[in-house]
Amino acid sequence: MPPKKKQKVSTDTESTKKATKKVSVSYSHWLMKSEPESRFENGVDMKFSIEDLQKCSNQTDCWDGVRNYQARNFMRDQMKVGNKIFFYHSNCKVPGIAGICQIVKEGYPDHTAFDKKDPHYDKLSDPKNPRWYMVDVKFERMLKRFIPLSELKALYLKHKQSDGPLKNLALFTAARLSVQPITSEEWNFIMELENKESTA
DNA sequence: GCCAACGTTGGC
DNA sequence: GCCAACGTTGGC
Repeated sequence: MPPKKKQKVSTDTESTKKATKKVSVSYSHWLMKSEPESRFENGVDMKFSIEDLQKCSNQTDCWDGVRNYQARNFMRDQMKVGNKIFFYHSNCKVPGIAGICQIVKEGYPDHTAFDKKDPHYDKLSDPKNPRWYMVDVKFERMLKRFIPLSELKALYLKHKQSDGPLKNLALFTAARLSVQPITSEEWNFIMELENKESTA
């Protein structure tokens, strides 16, 4: 179970309140970022591609290592079994959406936060009062074609002008979040892209 | 490798 | 509770 995104620890104060207070629409679609190319953090390789997920036992793995409150809150409070997820490849030669997976286990404590040897260890996370949560995700399928960030970016810019479905895509409006909500409208639009020729 | 954007921290 | 300094993300 390789660690996922690099997200540094911070203290649990304002951000938690801010992030949990906001009761918003509930989502059933998500985008999760992972790095498909090797990058070492405290001597541990962060690489975890969709192919790596496919190779996992039962094609399922825990999404550990997220250390951002907004992302944690989505995993702890909002992600439900059966929700669909875009598996996004980030920090690599060609970033973009590679495939689809789904939630098979809802939020539970991220044990890597308790492990001193883990690169995402957080001494402030107490097993009796865990600070960080994760979900389990299962591979569903690859997209018929990889949808590159460049194509999504071009559409996002176009839609901002034309009031189109991707005008608020979190990939650009909350670019640094590693676990992002996707509206049904966004999901459906992107799902249709895989049947079309690339425009980027 | 650079660096803009933005989240977090900590002094006040 | 403001906000400048700092650190990180992640595309380029």
